[in-house]
Amino acid sequence: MGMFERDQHVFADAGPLDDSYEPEDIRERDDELAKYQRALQPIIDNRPTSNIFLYGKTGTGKTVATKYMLSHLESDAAQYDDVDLSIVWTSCENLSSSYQVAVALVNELRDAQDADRISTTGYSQQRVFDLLYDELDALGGTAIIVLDEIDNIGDSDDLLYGLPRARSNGYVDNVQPVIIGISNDFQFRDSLSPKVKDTLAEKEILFPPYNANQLRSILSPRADKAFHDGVLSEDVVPLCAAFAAQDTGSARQAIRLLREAGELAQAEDASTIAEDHVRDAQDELEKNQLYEGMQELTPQGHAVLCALAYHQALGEIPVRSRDLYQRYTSICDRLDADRVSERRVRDHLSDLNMLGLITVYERNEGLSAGRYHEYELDVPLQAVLDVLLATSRFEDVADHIRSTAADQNRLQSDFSSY
DNA sequence: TCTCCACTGGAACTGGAGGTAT
DNA sequence: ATACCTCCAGTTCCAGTGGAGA
Repeated sequence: MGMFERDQHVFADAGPLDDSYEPEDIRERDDELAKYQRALQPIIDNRPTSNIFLYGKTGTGKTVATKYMLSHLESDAAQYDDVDLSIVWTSCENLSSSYQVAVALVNELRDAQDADRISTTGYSQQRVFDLLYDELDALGGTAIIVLDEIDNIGDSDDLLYGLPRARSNGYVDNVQPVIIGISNDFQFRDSLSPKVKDTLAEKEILFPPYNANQLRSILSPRADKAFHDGVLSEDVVPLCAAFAAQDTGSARQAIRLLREAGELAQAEDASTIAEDHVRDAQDELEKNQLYEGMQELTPQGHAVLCALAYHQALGEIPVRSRDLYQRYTSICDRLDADRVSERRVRDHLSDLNMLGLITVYERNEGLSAGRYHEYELDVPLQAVLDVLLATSRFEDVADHIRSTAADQNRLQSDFSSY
């Protein structure tokens, strides 16, 4: 018996539960799709087309709706000789500026013999924009430029200013660029500079979070395909839907939950997927997200987290920033590492807060003690130590903290009790 | 109502690591 | 060799904050 036997007694085909799966029909988004279609119609009619922006939290169907609409648009456009359409798709997930997005677009358009790709630094911004305009102009016709997760570029919005005006400014002659921006952040629009806002002349489509009923209707057909008959007990899909609806209203979350529940059931050789698998899956996914967040911190981020873990181990919590800073500096000294300013440590603390790793309390004792913050861990100390122990530099300190905590009986490894 | 404590967080700047171009 | 590009973590400076006590 091998360690890795093939075991498919739960999953028939996990594909429909994959992030990249494209369903052949989109559920619960009829109004949005209708609006989307109206917005794209001018392309077929050879009329000027507005830029389109989709707003909605993650997992509300923006990307999948766009893939769906564009594949229809593409095949329909092919039937008209006078419609010349090209589509370029860029995910801005790891791109934090207009510059980087422009580089990515150029590389995307130069369909990537490695030799042609341009590097991500070194050129001036205008240079990269010029290269981009050249590539677009070479395409001709209508060029749809999809910028997924465009909110990542923050307020570096030069590209959104430049692209829509490229034609009227004479940078391109043959091409009509149409931007489809997809944003997870409703506020992104407000953060754009005023000059960008009125050049974009955009059509907006809002994707609200799904409720439990909608999520159920999205999950059901996927579940039917993904699992063998009779494997799924009937409350599982509603439960996944309910959890996800309560939390974020994200279809992605609901689908992941369902998939993870299936994997847990399969791993323990269960013949059916039951409610408990969903609950366990929920815990598991939350845990993974926190671990990932902690692992991706910079060394200084780890050091700050480490200092807070020490306070937690000693029971000195919540701790105000100046005391935490003391501990932080002594840890840095012990590690023979650079220490950063107090101001910078506060930035790290607010990063940790964003990741949901710590809790911040605002205190104000007025005239006697002024205004300050206090911090404590929002995840089990054991989880933090696990990550630090696996981070070579912090191994020893983390071990010391662990034994301190053990002495004081403050270690509690049970995640779900939090 | 006013004052004032002691931090908070915005903003402008820096220096070094990536890179291109001449 | 030199000049110049972007990005990033970091620094320095300081106006702003809001409740307790006068």
